[in-house]
Amino acid sequence: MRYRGAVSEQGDETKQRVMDAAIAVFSKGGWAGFTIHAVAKKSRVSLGSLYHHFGSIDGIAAAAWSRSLTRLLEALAKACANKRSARASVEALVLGYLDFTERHRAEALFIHASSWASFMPEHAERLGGEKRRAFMPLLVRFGGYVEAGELVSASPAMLEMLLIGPAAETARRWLSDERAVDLAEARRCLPAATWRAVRLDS
Amino acid sequence: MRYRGAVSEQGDETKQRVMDAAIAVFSKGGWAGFTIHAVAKKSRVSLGSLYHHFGSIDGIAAAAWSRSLTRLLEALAKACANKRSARASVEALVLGYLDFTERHRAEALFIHASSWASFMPEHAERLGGEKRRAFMPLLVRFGGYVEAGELVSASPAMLEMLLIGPAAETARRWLSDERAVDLAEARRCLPAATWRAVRLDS
DNA sequence: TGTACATCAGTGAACGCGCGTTCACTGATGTAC
DNA sequence: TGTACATCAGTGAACGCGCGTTCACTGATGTAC
Repeated sequence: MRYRGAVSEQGDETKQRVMDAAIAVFSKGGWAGFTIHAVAKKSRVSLGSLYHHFGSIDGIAAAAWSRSLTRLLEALAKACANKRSARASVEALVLGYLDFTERHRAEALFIHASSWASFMPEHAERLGGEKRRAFMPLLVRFGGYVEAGELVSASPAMLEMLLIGPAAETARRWLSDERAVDLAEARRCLPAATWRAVRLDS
Repeated sequence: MRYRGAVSEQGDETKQRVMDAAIAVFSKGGWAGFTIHAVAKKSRVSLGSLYHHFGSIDGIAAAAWSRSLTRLLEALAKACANKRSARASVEALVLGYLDFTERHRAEALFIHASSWASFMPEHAERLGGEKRRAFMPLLVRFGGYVEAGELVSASPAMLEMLLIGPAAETARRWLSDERAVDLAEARRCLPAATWRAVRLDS
């Protein structure tokens, strides 16, 4: 009954290996080096097999982007889980973002670098939905704090800008040049600063 | 004595027109549509002339990026000029960032989308220097507020993350989807929130 | 003044490489009956 | 049990288009003397 199931284990393992290779290829050579031939070579999967699983080079990039973003959002949700106060949640979120960036450099890089990549428009609707789904737990948590009067009253989107803005900007800077910003200083400085920006009842 | 001068007026006008065309081409079709043939067609400048002035397609992109970033930084410096207090400067900076994004959408888009473009590595040293020069006035101003004990003590880079992080993230979101974030709400919300994050003496 | 020369802006047909993609194929595994 | 068939994963040589780039050229403007 292999082919009645959603995805065969063999095929899935291949897909994972291809996404890993895609992220590694980009990490090494940027968009200029990101070709389907390079991904095929790195992953040791044939060109035909790549097209069998992903349909196109953009399909590979979209899949790698989607998996990376899901992992980031899951890491953030996990970092906030079990936090009792709004402040602890906010600070854990910021630290979680910085930690993911440093611990999974290549994936974080791929997330940020894909913002205006050519694959985004054609996969926008599907990718947008996946992002929204993975983002739900965080939305619920911080939305709850807003309703409880612990965070400034703002739309979910605006709250997100305040919460991840400084951390995301720091990550971007660090990803493009590790010497440009000190992550250790960011860990000391950003959680408290972000909290000051979003808390209610000063 | 035309050719003894730094740049002829005729040549400079052509270069400006090419940069305008490059930004317009990207704004319309993203990186997928950004080819030297498209820029030649849009600017009505021949391929040979493009190579005469810019050397390569990456040279065109780098020049357009540099000009756009300089304009942004000049707009921010102008927005802060004449502000008397640290708070007024911070809020003007944030509003200035949002205003530039909305008023010069295509240029703002080009700035953000170029972060990991293929032309960045090879032009990094020169572009980095130009960015630093245009950034100086802001560095001096806000560095002065830090020394005066009006803003939190942090490195210039970290202060920059706090000052432009939320506004930059908002801009990015709006540039990729205008419905995703409300710029009017951002104008109401972000200046005060950014001020809360960076002020000293709560 | 005229002649020769230098420099720069600009032209566009042509080239050739690299890229994404195709396609006819094999092999493995499972179903139908 | 055997035979025929279906589905999926995987292969890699080959193709052809589009892209960045080249190059021999013209024209305009200014200098040298």
